[in-house]
Amino acid sequence: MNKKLSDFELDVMSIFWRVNKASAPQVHELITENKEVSYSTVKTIVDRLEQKSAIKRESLQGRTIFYAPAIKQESLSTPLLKGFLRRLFSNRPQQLIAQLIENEELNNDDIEKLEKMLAEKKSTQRKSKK
Amino acid sequence: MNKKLSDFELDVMSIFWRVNKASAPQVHELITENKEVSYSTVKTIVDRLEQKSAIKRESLQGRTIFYAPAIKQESLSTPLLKGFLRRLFSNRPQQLIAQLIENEELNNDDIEKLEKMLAEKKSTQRKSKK
DNA sequence: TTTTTATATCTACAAATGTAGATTATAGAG
DNA sequence: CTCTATAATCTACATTTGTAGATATAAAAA
Repeated sequence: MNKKLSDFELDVMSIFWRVNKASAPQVHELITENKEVSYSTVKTIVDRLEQKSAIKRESLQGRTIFYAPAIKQESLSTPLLKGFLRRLFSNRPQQLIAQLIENEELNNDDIEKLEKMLAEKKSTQRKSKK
Repeated sequence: MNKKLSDFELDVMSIFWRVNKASAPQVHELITENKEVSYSTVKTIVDRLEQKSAIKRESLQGRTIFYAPAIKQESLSTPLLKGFLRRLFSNRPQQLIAQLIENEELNNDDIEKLEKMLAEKKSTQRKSKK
């Protein structure tokens, strides 16, 4: 992958990550559930994502092109999370996590998984004298 | 505050949030610890932040202008976190938190605070049958 | 086979962004 | 009081981004 992706491009990527394979008309359909944009606009973004090698042509049906992600979500989210944490949370992961716990939905399974991870981290750190 | 802030603008805001009050030369000094940009460039960003009412003139020393944040970090981070979560974590806070726990540093105090918050959330949800 | 319609392709453009040189002005040094 | 260095102001520009109309074209419908 070459370059940074814009917000709109990431919106479209998030659709590809969700449905895995989609044509531009389908992406348009999904996008317009949230905001009204013309087909042309969406297709331009899809083209740019292909240019940037974030998606690739996967198959054809008639002359309709189906695309699929060419990069994994984590390969973008991991570096971007660093920047986000720095710019908006002064590099304090604790603050960011706290805000998520307060404002976002977590079911009990999620919570228990996270509790396990925290406990694990604590003991690891004790061992390594962190 | 009027408009969205760009990445570079957020970089500069993060400095203001950290030091609270700074002149353009000082911001330049701090920014160049990480990347080389000319004073002009930094001053342009500072001007744009003032235009966008994200910072305001706070005092003068000679003809040096000191600026201070005009918006709180949370007032930006809260809405931006929503978008970030949606675009890069498919709206799954659990994933985002997990990644932070795995990759970022948390001291034991942080961890214990978070554990408390999680426990609290779990019991609240039990009560409200979530 | 002709018509219609759905897609793709092409072109365009204003606004935002990252970047910085040139110019002006003034506070502080001497 | 004059000079100088530093900071502000002004101007500029290539690139990216969001946005979409116009046009071509092929598949599907009639």
